[in-house]
Amino acid sequence: MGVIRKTKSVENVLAQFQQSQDAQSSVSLVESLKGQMNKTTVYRILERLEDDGILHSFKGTDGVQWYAKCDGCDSSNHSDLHPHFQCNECGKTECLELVIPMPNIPNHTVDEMELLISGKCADCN
Amino acid sequence: MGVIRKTKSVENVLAQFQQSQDAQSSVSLVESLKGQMNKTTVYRILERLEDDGILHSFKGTDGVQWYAKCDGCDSSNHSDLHPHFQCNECGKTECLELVIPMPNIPNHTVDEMELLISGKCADCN
DNA sequence: CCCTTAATGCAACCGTGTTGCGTTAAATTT
DNA sequence: AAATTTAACGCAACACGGTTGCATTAAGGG
Repeated sequence: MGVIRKTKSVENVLAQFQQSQDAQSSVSLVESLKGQMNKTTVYRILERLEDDGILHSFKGTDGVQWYAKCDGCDSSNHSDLHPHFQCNECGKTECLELVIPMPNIPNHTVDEMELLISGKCADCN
Repeated sequence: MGVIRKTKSVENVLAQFQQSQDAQSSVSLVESLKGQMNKTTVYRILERLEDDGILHSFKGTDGVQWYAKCDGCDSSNHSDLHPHFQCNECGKTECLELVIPMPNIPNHTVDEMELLISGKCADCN
């Protein structure tokens, strides 16, 4: 439960997530918000929003960070266990409402799990 | 089936994978091979070995590229469908001999799938 | 309205990875 | 075995996502 001030910049970042449920890369967000704020600010706001459970993030196929709205998460309770899908054609990246079973690995402790699926999305098929 | 020349550098890179089955990051390989070859050469050899199906690669939790020996793969037939495990304590990164079922996503075509699990390895438990 | 301090802008930096190009050395030909 | 071809290499400079330090601005509580 970070102390997040409702600045104009934060509102502008959040506005980017209002339009669609799709994930957005930090690169595209920096680009979209160019003129409205500094790139450092974008990165810092994304970090805060993630800490607060408003967004969650993952790495795309290219290693770039992607962000998406959390659905029913807060700072103390994250349920990001769903996989993500990235389209190789158009780049559309989405959260999949799929429950993937946590595999049991002998002698190992599993903290996190990230499943990234790539291929062609519905629009590109 | 790339045309790979058996240079001393290639042998030196491959020697790094002889010792253990664990995956190795490009960063650690560049470090280990410092003095033996240029970092550009390391990256280029890794790329070629992957193209030839001798190694396969994936991104670690930090976004760095990791490489591991392929088990029964060649350039025309890759079976990298196994998940990878990265230890948050010691960094040990390994291939898991687990078959993960390809999920069926309506209207989507799945090309690749990468499951990265992080936690504590057997040694750190 | 004042004060504290979170938030911001800017510039410089960091780390992984890539590119261009001249040189070296495998492998192929003669 | 010498000549030839061209993959492979070394080096330097670059690309790019992301971070850091620090001075300045502004949110919001009293």
